[in-house]
Amino acid sequence: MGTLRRSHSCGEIDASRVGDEVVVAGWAHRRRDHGGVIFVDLRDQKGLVQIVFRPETSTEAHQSAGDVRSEWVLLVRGVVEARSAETVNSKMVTGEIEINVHELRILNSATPPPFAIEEEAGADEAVRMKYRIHDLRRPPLQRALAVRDRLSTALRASFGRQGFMEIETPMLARATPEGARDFLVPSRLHAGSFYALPQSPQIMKQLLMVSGFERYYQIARCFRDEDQRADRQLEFTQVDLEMSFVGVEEVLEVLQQLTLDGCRDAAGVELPMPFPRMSYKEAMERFGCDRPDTRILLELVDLTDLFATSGFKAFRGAVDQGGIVKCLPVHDADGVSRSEIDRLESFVRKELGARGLGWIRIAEDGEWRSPIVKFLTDEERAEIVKQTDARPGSLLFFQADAPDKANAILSRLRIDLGEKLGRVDGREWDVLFVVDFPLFERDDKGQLTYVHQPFVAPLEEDIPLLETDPEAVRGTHYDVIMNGTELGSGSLRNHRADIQRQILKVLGYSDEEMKQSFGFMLDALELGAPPHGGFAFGFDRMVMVLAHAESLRDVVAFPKTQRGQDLLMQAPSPVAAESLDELSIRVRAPKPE
RNA sequence: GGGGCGGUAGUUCAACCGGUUAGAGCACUGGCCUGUCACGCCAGAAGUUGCGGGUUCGAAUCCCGUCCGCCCCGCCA
Repeated sequence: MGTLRRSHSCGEIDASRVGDEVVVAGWAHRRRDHGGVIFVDLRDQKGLVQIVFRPETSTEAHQSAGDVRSEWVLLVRGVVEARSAETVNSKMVTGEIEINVHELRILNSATPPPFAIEEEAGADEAVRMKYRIHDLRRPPLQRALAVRDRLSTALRASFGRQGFMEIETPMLARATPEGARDFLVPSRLHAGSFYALPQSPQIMKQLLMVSGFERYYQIARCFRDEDQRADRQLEFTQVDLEMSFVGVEEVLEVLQQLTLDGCRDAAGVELPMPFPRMSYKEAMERFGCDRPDTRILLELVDLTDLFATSGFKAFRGAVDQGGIVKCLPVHDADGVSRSEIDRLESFVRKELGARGLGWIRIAEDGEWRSPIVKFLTDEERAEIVKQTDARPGSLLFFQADAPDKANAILSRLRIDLGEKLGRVDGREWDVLFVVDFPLFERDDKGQLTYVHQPFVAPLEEDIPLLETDPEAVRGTHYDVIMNGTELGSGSLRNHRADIQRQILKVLGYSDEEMKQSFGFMLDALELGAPPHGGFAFGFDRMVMVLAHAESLRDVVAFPKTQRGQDLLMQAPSPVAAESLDELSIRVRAPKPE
């Protein structure tokens, strides 16, 4: 660069600078060489500006400009000139001016980019991740990372205003048998022992509450060694918080304020106050899902009772085995063709493991066209009409299966069809609390297990039920849902060791196992633990929703593939034998190079 | 662990029912061009059709296996 320094950003030069000498730097976005005059669009983080090389202005600069290629790094000194009326480019923010270059310094050359540094240019995900640096130069990732930055700044400010203190917790923590698979870190000083990277700061923040920090927060990295999804990465960021001496209402108040501040300051989104609330039960009944997008107007109807005594074996059988029968009515559905129904059926069979997809179409003449109608009595048909509000033009989809499965399938259809048919209320943003989750559920072996995590406190009035009817115990758990995505979840925690023990007992832990797995936690609760509760936002998911991104990979600077690899840095990688020796580790089957 | 979709030039894609020299746009290289802005024109180079095996007179194409990317189930809050 020599002694020359930037005076302006490319994107911020406008007509008011005409006549000024400026120094700008950036990447050669595109070059248009007319032999005589050469145009280069110069790009920096703020935007693009056209720089012009004329032989009559500087023979030397003009000649060097002939060598410039895409993504070369340039520094130029020149004079801002107004473009003539015919040459103004209205598509460019800086299209009214250009810079007549007097001096060009080529700061670096560059190998040709594998794909165009443009908004639209499509590229395979593997290519994008291998050439992540080029992808990061493009507007979508630039925007997403800017949202990320603004959101963390906004949340920190909001935490500050609400009296929270940021406290860091260890990344080298202890492995826990519960929850997700841990990432293990071998200890050099303790051969054969391992640290675990935290799945979340859950336990540590509870210990901070016992320690007397009444309002804690942290923007914390978390690690879970589980299979990836579009909305799940091996490592991710949680906005973690915990408060002492509060009930559910006080926590929700804080969450509401944080969500409001974050969405406003990061994306200019104004959310309606107060956030609506829905019970878990209602969400499952109406939407088949505990994170409903309530902008979609279609709703499910439960017909289990109707088919409990039916002669239709396929449905009756499901109910007899403890399943449910639910229906997704779609009115005015003439636009859905028979082949579309077949496509939906094969979709739910293949992708979601459905046994089939029952459907009834009521034609305009009132006739029922359906593969299943012949199994239904007149009374059943009348009852279906009554409960689903079916009428000519209606299309009814049915699932008879285990509750989780039937709901999962129909809620997916609800979203797909709702979006495809435009059955939406037109709001861009939908936010709500889902509350009153059950504390326990049965796993496939019939053993009671926790729905969220073992520290969730029950509702006070449900505590007696722990002895008598644990499945009916409601937890203090709450979720924040935005546009059908779970932004995060939280609860009040058990601050009394006796209640915590009682819950662990219901979960099937012996005294010995309790001590083994949760001993230090139970001990901590006996040191004078205050009532406390908190929450953790999935920060990446929040950015994903605000940036309208389809995948977490589009809101993270350096994401990993579905198989957990970083294609840019080539991680994970084998390590030198000496490194393993030092850690007292022997690899059973080393990967051949 | 399971199901699905995909993998052809640097890149985005094409190539009929298995058929003779695997094509095109962009990018790249060389040349021309003084008002373009996805500049234009001329010429050129560029391929282990992911990899391995099989069927066949002949395979990008069909079969088997395997690797990689993505979506989903399981798993995970």
